[in-house]
Amino acid sequence: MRKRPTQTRSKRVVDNLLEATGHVIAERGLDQTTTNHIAKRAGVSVGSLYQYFADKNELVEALMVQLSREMIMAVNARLVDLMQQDTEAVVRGLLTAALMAMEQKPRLYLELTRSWPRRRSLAGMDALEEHMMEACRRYILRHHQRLKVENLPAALFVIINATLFTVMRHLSLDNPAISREELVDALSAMVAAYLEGSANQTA
Amino acid sequence: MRKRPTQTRSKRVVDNLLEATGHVIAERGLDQTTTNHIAKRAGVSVGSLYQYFADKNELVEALMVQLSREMIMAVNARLVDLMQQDTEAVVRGLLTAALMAMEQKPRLYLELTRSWPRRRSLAGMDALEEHMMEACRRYILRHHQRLKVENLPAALFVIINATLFTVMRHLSLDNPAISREELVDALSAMVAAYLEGSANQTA
Amino acid sequence: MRKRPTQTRSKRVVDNLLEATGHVIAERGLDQTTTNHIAKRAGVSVGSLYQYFADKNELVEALMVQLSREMIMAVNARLVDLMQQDTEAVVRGLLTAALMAMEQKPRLYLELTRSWPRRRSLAGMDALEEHMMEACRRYILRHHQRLKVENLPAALFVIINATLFTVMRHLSLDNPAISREELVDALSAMVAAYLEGSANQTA
Amino acid sequence: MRKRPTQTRSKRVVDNLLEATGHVIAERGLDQTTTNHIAKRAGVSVGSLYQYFADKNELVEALMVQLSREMIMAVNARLVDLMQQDTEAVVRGLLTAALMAMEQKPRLYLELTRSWPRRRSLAGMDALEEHMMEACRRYILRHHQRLKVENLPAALFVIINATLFTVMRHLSLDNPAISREELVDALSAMVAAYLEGSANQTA
DNA sequence: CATGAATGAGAGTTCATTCAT
DNA sequence: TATGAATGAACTCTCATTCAT
Repeated sequence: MRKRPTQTRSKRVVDNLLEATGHVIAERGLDQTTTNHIAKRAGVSVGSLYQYFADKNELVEALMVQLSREMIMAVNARLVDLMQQDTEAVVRGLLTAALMAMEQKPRLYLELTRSWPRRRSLAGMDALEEHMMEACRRYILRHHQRLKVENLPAALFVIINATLFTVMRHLSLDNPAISREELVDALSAMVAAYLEGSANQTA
Repeated sequence: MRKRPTQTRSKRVVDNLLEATGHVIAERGLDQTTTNHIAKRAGVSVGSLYQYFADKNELVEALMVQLSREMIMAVNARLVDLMQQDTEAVVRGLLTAALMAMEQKPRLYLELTRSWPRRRSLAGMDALEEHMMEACRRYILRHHQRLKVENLPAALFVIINATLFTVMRHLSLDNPAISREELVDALSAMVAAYLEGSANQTA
Repeated sequence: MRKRPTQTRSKRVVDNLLEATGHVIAERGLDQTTTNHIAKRAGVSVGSLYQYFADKNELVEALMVQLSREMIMAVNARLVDLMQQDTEAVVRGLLTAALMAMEQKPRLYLELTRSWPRRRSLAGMDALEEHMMEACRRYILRHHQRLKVENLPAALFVIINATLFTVMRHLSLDNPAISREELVDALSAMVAAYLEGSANQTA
Repeated sequence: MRKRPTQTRSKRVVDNLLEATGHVIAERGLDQTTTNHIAKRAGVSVGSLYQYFADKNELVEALMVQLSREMIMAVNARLVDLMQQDTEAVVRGLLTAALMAMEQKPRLYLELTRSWPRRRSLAGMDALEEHMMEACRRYILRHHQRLKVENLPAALFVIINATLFTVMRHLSLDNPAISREELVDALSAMVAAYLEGSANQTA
């Protein structure tokens, strides 16, 4: 980002642009989204867009950072309660929180998800991943007596990616074979079995 | 595809084009891949490209179909032996087979993976997914006494997507936090725990 | 034309090509007609097409020559009878003959007419024009006592072009304001008035 | 047209583009005229061309509308005086006006004329035709006592098309057999004989 | 700072024509 | 001679980015 928008006005323009970016992507898909569309939707000139964002990519990434922040907050809000509960409840809780956040702007998340892996940088999505990984790590360490995980980094990598991507894949399907509830149930069961079943194996 | 390449020459050109497509995508990424790049790399003219493929998209899809066929064959070759073994061995075996197939052309798979969810049609990748799902289903049904799965469709969806996407995500990382072996170990353990742990839970 | 198709086979190929050209133009319009379409329709290879015609243009012109020959013959067949009759009957007879010839292949004439003036060379159409002019000239000279034309070349030019182009314009309209009969009536009346009225004026 | 060129600058660019279009068509013929040629000639980028015109076709049509407006104005300027005069003078006057307008840009009119019937839309040329038809209609109705026309629509169709196309045909010839004056004389005589001779016939 | 007209490289695609087989 | 796969220059149109106002 070229500037720190400290002033009120700049802040408003940046917010408009981010919101416009979200809307246009949701409406037309990332590939059909042009900087001119975004500027028009935001009620600003293209020139202004380039005043605040070095290029189109930076704008999209800023949006993704914003979205991931929202997701992180949505997850955080649930986290305190969940830390006490059993594995399945935790996974279910986190997934539900994430899915609910996404369903505020389903088309936007769908389109971003579709073009996500293509982007070199995953922008804020790294942060989200990192954040959820950290939450997981804390949970596992706190319950280390019950959950014996042999290779913690590997387990975290697998759990986070498996859940996030499976959810996104489900989100991107037009006619998913299973419902959202079935998805959450199955994922929670799998992760719980993994973490608690591992304990059984070592025991 | 406009023509069935029955003759030797046509076949060779089509093969050249598919191979060139793979190389160029691997080198430049799908977005930076142009039909002219592909034609030049294949040692043919753009015109020839359009003699065999109606448009750029059809060419890319043909490549994906080819790759998924290779993957399916790689998986099939292992399948007979694996059907007898325990869950972890099966998952490990399939993942290893898939990963080995992918590591022949790692950059290509990486780039295709990155642009995958953006494509409306997943071309042959559907077939791959379907094929692996079918293999899983057969395995679970054959061992239904040991593996009690409550919601088979949901379990299949979660297992297939979780493993495939986690593998692809790992593939797409420049400096993955965990090694390939750790990835396979963790995924196999998770799926095994899920399928066998479920049995324990109901028991 | 590259070759004189004296042999039976060559003649047949050339005829096929000309007929194919007519069909394809009638079906797709001249602009959408490609040499490959024509060759395929004729059941020959493009290469053969270029064996007999130097380029696409020459092929189209050969077709126009053929068509104009047909038109000339259609006109000639009527000419002997008409030479005796009055001006209006002559014009009406010639126009009817021409229109009937055109209505054998209405779409072809329509499309050719539409793209006619664009072509540098009018190919056989010159011949048709010349032929009709000649017929007119003979008629006028034969009836020179009744028809006193001041400037014969100018009169011929105007009569021929006015009738031919007005007919073609009518042919090219999707919903002409007047019927074919009304068109022929009006044109005949106009030419007759011109030729005979001139006589009256000088008289 | 994408934008209304209200501002001075836009107006100038649009005018440049239209003028350039005219020049390039006059120089190269419509078929050999490309958007890049036009843009270069206009001293703007192709991008600018597409800022003001949705596509090449729209640009050409805008030019034709402009030309037809000029022609209509040229005709109108003469119309008031002519309404009082006899048929031959009217036709002569209108044709002269039209020819003089065309001879400002003879090559342009020639090329446009050549490609005219091919275009599905005749753009402003319909308006011109309509306008001249209307002028004719008014003249005939005003002088209905002298000019008894049996089928007014047919007469109008024939008169307008015969004169316009014959003039254009003459314009398109490299070495016309008759001079411009001879052409105007003959056409005027023909139309006058038609309109006034008809009266004689019925009388 | 804001504007938005202007830019122009580059994309996908077509098709008249050639020439090795 | 016949073939038709191969050619590649040329076309229309897009859009991220710039810069004069």
